[in-house]
Amino acid sequence: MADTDSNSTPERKRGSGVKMVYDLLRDEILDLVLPPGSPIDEVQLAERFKMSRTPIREALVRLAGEGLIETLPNRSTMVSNIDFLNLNTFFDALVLMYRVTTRLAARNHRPEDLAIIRGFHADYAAAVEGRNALTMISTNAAFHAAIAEAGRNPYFTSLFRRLLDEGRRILRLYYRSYDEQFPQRFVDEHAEIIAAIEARDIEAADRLGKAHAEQIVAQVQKLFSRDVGIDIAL
Amino acid sequence: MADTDSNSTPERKRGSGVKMVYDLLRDEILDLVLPPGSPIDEVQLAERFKMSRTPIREALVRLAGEGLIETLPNRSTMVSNIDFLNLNTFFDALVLMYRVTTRLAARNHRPEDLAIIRGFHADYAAAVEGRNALTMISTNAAFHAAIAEAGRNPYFTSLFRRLLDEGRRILRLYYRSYDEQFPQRFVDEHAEIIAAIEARDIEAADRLGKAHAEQIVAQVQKLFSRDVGIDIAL
DNA sequence: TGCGTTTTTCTTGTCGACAAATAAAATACA
DNA sequence: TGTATTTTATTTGTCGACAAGAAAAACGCA
Repeated sequence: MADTDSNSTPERKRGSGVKMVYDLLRDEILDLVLPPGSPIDEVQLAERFKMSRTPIREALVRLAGEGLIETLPNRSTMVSNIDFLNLNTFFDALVLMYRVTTRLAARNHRPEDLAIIRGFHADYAAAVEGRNALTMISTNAAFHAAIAEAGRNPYFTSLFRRLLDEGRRILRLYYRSYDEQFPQRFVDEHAEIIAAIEARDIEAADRLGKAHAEQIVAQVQKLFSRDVGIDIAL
Repeated sequence: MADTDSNSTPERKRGSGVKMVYDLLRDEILDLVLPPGSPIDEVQLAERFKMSRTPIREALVRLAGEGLIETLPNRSTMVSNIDFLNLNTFFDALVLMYRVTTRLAARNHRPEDLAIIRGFHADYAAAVEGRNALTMISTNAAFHAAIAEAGRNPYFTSLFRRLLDEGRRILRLYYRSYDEQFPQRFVDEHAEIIAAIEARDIEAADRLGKAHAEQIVAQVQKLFSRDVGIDIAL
């Protein structure tokens, strides 16, 4: 409300508005700041970001393309629901992509990839150390996305990124209050995976990727089955 | 140019413009009516479809999201190139998705799915019979997309659709003049695949899907290696 | 009061116009 | 004549306004 710069300052680079809105909304959706079902109002966003509805709209179209929001024609737009009834299809895809991307990384990575991967590994370890659930979740996703990049298959990478995004939402759901459960074990497994990739041991990478994925799936399923009645309400 | 209805007739339903432009451009891109590198001019499209640039733009944003067009910031928009140097990553992903989707279809299909699949199978057989390359290509893609749908994993389905789209462009490139080469063999293999799915024989479906995919990949690679110097120019 | 109809409200979809950014063309200068 | 610089042209990105569509609210009538 406080108009500090009085004489209309659209001091913002030309193409940057869309990206800014897109990135911010995306993060808010994945971190459940905007939980599933939250209404997305274009006018409100336009006011919030002090721009016209046009760039807002473009960001929303992109988010819709990735399935993060859903648009009712002529009516409202809202954050996509998490499909709990078909979680198994998500897990199936996730496990397969963990395997494939880790496997390909062992085969195709270059030295500089390892540095990046190790960087995210360190970030993740620090987050576990610091018991910061939100950071754990996002750095874990970044770690595995980096491995996928090293595998150099953009088709797999893009699907995997989408799955990791959805995984961020699901994990965020469970690690709201129980923020101490992301175990040291995962850190160790990450280290093993890095070692297999570096050694270019494809079969080991495959095996470790699969085991790691199933670890995570099992944990989520455990949490899920524990409090179905509660969280299904979301 | 001929303005048949003189008094401004925007006789077109509200949300339909975007879908119409999107569908049409998509088909033109996949059938190489718009070959890779073709410039996409918003104003021109707006005139062609007699609508404002806004809905055109939305359609383009969607197409860009699927990687079918590429946008140079503040400058031009053009149809995405086919990455011939990394065709192997495409083939890797394609083979895996053929396998996975066929496998899942054997496990998860419902009776009504088979009817749909058989419908596309018939369309494809008719196209082979009629030596219609363009129809062969698109019905083949539709056939496998239907199998993927029967597998009921939306993550795999969406990636597979994207791969089949890209495959349409690549095949279209080779079946411009040699329109008699899509063999009867593929029709027979399709029939075998349907049988395995119906029998819910998961391993057979996997095996047949893989073999079928590798068939196609081998054929494309053969064509590709034959006239690299020519088509690489595209 | 209960229910069908009309009115209002609210959000989205579309439009035409303008401004910024970049490439291409024209110009100046050595 | 060749190169640096200015000017023009073209295309995109953004804006504010208006109209359509659908739900909610108000209304009328039995």
